[in-house]
Amino acid sequence: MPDNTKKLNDVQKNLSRVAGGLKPNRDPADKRERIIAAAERIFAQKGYFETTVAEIARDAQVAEGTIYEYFANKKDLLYAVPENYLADYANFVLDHLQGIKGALNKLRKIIWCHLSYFRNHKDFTKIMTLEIRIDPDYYRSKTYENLKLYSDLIIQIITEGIKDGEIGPHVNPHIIRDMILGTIEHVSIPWLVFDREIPIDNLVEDVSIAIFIGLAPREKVLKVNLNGLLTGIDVKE
Amino acid sequence: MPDNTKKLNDVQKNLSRVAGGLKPNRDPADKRERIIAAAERIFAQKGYFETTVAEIARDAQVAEGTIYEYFANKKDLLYAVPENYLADYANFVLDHLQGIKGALNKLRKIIWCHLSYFRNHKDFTKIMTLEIRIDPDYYRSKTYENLKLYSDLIIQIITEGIKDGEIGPHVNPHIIRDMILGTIEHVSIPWLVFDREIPIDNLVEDVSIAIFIGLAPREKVLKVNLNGLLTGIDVKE
Amino acid sequence: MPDNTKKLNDVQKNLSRVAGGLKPNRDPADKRERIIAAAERIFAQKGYFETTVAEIARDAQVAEGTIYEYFANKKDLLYAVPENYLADYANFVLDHLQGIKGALNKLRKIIWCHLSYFRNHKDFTKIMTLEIRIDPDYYRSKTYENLKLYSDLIIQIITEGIKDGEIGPHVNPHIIRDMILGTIEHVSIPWLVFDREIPIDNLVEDVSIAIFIGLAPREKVLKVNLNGLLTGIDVKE
Amino acid sequence: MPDNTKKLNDVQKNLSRVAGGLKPNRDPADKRERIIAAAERIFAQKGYFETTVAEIARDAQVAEGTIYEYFANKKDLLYAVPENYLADYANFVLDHLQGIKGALNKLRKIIWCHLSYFRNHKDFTKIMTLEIRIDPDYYRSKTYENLKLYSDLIIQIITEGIKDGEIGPHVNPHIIRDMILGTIEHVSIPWLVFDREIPIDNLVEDVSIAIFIGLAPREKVLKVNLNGLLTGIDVKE
DNA sequence: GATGAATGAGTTTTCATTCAT
DNA sequence: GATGAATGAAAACTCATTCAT
Repeated sequence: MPDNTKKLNDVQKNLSRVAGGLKPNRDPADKRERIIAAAERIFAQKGYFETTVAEIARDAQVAEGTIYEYFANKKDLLYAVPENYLADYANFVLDHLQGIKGALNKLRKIIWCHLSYFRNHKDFTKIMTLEIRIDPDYYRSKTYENLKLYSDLIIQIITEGIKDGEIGPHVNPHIIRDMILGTIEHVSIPWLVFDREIPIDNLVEDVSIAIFIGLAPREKVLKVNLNGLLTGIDVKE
Repeated sequence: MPDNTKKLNDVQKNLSRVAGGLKPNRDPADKRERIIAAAERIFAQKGYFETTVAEIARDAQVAEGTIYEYFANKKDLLYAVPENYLADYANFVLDHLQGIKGALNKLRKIIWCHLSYFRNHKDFTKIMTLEIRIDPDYYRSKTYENLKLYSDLIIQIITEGIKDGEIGPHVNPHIIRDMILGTIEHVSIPWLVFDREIPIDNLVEDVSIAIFIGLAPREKVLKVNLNGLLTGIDVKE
Repeated sequence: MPDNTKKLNDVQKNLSRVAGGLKPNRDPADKRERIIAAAERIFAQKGYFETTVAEIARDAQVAEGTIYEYFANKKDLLYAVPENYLADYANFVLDHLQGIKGALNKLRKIIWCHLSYFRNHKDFTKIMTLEIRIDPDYYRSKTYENLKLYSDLIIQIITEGIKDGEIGPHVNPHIIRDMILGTIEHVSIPWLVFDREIPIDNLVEDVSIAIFIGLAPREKVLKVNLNGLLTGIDVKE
Repeated sequence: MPDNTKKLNDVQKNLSRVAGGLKPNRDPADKRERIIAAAERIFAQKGYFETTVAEIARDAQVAEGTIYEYFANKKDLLYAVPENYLADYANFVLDHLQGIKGALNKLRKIIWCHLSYFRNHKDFTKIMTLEIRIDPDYYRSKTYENLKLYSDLIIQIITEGIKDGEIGPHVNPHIIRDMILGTIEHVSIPWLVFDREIPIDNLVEDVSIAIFIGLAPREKVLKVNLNGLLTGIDVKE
């Protein structure tokens, strides 16, 4: 087993562990879940600071005090929201990555997963992007560590691609990861803020092309098939 | 004068107008400026919601009421912080762009300007990235309009590059802009949060390469000089 | 059943409904009542605007926040003060009116009730006269509607008196009502402001005479033409 | 000269002194007058406590500090508003009373003066009725003393009427005065609050009749015993 | 006299959290 | 575990008044 594959497998194992912690379907009879679901809705809608615990309690149909049975304080409740999702997302990505060969193909799939999951879980995404990410505490939280596993997976795939010759050897994997995640995020913000619908499929294409071939004049050098998949590179004669 | 140059000039004219509004000397005797300076420091340090107006007043050495002589409310004060900077930054970029030819060279310079300005104005950057950008009101503010001019400048340069054949014709300029800004932002976040020092020069290189040539195996296709500038494209024999 | 009696009964029915809403025992253990009682005392003493919510809280021996559990804001608390009293007063008047025959006798009783209740509830009276009545919002409040029922009762009695021939036919019932209420109020103001004790019994007499026979020399006969203009005075034989 | 006439003259002399202090036409160039005029407008419109000194300054087109050159504080400014008016009103009444004979005719004229002046000076009336009268300080103020002179004039006229046999001998002049002023005030309040227009002429009639002959059936004869108790009613043949 | 920027004490109101039941 | 009434410590904002110019 080649070295890089082993490493990738390690990352995947960790991600799997996260995925394993997933409570797949929220039981609405479970108070804890009801509270988290309400928190997600309202935090996403009004922002952390402008949401009151009373509102969440009302929405969850529990007493205010009950919230403090399950969560030490308001911020803990905020951090509880992504927990389930991160496990679920890890699962989702690992599932979709199955059977895909090639670093670029995997990255393309990850871009699709990312945008697709965002689109289908706007409240979660809003909370991650607009509330949690701006909190310094986040970067010491377990949530961040779990997200780090995902980020490491991307880096592993890039490293694997470099080893396989599919990706240029002098590329800095961390920068590429930042490029992938940063681009997705930057593209996403307007529709997070304005609740716009976006055409995922076109976006995956555009983002993938941009990331894979950068600004290089494509028609001169790169062969791209109809699906936008890089199939080869030619001198445009 | 070619069409695209004219358009670029239009954008530059708008940016210049913003730059013209700059109050260059932040005179510490000027109360308004003292208040803004204090706000910048504390908002950056503790976040908007966890900063009290009293704290800012103390730091600015004015009475609490004085703040309300100059700003209608706390949020107005928040938005006053970037105002000066945006004008200053516009100036900075336009100055550095002088005499540079070629879309890629201009973009590289913009990446440098961006990272460099961020590094030298961390508090401003933190406030923009972590506080203002997540506020829906921002997207209707004058601050946003000013930043839009900058964003438009990037798009103009990309469009110009496409016209000149320096950039592939099928690239979506908006995505590229998102890629540039998103990558820079994503790269920046750790040192915004952890106050880490970073080697700008290496970063400009890495980011530029990532953006310009994407993941394509360079040694096979692209000729890049030592500065990372794309000088030609060959079939790697 | 004669028509006017029926109308009077209607008014009485409405007044009774108000009276039915009365919370008769102002249990001092009940926080809401304690707050209202404190508000009554302090609003009466210092006026609405010069009373602070903190003062009321202190006096009621509750936390400031507790007040906002029961009342939406300071003004709501002000309006809560007369609510109980109006119901109580309605009860009081209806009770005392029982068995009395004749419009003038009823009006005399009402004058007595009014002055007597005022004397026994000075704080309430001060708040009604000096605080609430000057607020335009009052005239759209439920408090006003309840008071209107009382005012209507007076008009009904006057109308009834006219029908029965006990009261002159060309009298304007609304003016008479204003005369009754206005006189009482004007007489009351000095002892509201200066906390003077007054001899209710003499006052009821004096006010009743003034209202019933005006300035006419008693035992004389007034000649009044159809327009109500005084045309002459005869010595009654 | 009869005794009562002498007393009346004394009262008139005092009132005249007040009237003499009148500054008859406000010079808009005079800052003091401009400030008072602005205060009158805004106090009437929004109430004392909800008016800010800054607003008055703006309306008067003077600096905030200038107000404190002329008035010790906000409340002093409030009390300055009626000062001019009371002198003017005293003048107005004394003028209109000239040549009128008979207590009832004089009272009727005073009722007319009162209502008429109120109608033509709504802002002043609002301030007197809704702001000043509820303030305990008022009853120790010079404003109150001046108004007292007016009130005394009414009592003098009533006393004179009793002496002349035009008014019943057992009437309490203070009560009658309260009846006159109270009725007018009670009638006025709705149009003060709602800015309604009212038909003064009809009102003077109605109020005069109500006050002069009370509830007695006109063209009937009231039998009243020495205590003023109504003992019977005769149809005047 | 006139100004208006500066003040800071004071007010209402909010809300996370607690705790007796 | 569950409740929700009670808390009281803030916090934003206001405004009468002052005073240096």
